[in-house]
Amino acid sequence: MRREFKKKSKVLLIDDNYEHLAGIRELLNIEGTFDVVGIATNITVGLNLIKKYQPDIVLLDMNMPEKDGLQGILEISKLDLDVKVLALSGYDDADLIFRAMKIGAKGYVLKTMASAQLIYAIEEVLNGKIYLPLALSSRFFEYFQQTFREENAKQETGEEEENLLDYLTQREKEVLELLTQGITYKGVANKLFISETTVKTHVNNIFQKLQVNDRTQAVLYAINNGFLSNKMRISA
Amino acid sequence: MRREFKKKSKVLLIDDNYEHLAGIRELLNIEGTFDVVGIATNITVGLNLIKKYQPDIVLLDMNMPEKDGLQGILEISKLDLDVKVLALSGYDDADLIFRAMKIGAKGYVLKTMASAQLIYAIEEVLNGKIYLPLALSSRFFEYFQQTFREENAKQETGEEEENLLDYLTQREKEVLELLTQGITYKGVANKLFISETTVKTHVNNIFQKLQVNDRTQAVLYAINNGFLSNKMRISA
DNA sequence: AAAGATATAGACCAAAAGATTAACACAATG
DNA sequence: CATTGTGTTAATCTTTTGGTCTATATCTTT
Repeated sequence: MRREFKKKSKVLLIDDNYEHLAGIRELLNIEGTFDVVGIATNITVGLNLIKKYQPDIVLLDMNMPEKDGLQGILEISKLDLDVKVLALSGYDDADLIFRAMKIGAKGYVLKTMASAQLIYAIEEVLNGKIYLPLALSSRFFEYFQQTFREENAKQETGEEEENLLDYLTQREKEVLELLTQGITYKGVANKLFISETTVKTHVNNIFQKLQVNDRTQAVLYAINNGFLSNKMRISA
Repeated sequence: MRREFKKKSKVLLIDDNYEHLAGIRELLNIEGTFDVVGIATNITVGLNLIKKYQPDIVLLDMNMPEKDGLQGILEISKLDLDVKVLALSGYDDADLIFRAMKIGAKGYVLKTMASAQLIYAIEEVLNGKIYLPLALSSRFFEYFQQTFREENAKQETGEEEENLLDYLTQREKEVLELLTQGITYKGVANKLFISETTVKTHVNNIFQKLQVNDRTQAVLYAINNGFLSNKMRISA
């Protein structure tokens, strides 16, 4: 079988530090399997280059003046091209790492890391993987767990701590459900095929059980206690 | 300087598969730096052993009948001892990894991984670090980003899409802020030292600007558009 | 100086919300 | 079987809310 020419991956660099920029370009050129199709010292220029050259991967410095790296990631992904972003940073700022990964960075490496690790990271990302060096993923997870600690604490004690919503009857929950959509009593009455006054009675009972005095407070209680829209919730 | 005796770390194993349990115990005994203080084939027994022996670390199988591993982690952390949990699993189920890490597991390793890696993971965790093998952290991050993708999509277009809240004047925001607490017009009037009719005027303007017809809807709009309680929100 | 936006507030009316009381059904309990 | 309790239904009455219109004072911008 004839050996195929491996197509070089197109890489684009964005870093406000030109020294560093040139250094990486040199490194990647020497490595030989990459084709640095463009370099930019700010995001605006970088975005244009991305549109022009459609690189496979962008190495994006996180710590830049004016537009910061996070904004850059968002804008790159808004281009809706198949460009992977590998974040570069001088510091292992957990919050920055967390947010970068959250908005879709495919990896995050420190500038202080060995060239070999950078190369490896780029390759992993190009292969569709997500790469965070152990040191950074460790930082990430600390931050991640800390972010959820409070929520977890609630969850842990959540079994003992009474959720007033549990005291509502089925019918009352139905009514509350509709209230949380900003529907009037009349509207609720129509939806449930009962009279408006009946709805009021239910609502009054709801108020008492939730220990609130009006619908706004009831709706707030419902939302804050897992009645709806629990995206990131853990049920155990 | 005299060499001190290194105190062996106390390890406790919980796994419903006795074969595997014995295997790990053997491995750790051979290694020599660990002291396996107890083994259990279910969580209930395991919890008692933890209370009794106060191990430094617990290797906890995630895939167990009756109580699953996640529940186990929660219950262990509820003991409020300084016990680190290293999750063990036969599969690299992204959801399981995500949830385990979220509720505080200090690490997650696959049973299929080499012994050396298990030893290393245990040591890292004992040293206060959080350890996820590259393969698993990769899975984790895929899941993590997927979880946020929807939210990100909103965020990305969030700049163009107008947030009606921006049209509110400062005073109107103050009023809305109070409305979201379920305070009556009279109450708002008192808090802001203005007349009740003025509050009504503001509220009316708010309704028009937010394109809603009543306070409940206004409050819901406010909450859904970043007016308050944005725990896990990313601002960019 | 004029125009525009903002904060203030009164009057009036209609609609909705909230409090109180009560009837009916049904299940559990003594 | 009577009783007690709970849940659903509903009417009446009072308070709050919301709509509309008008109006004044202040402040900024043109």
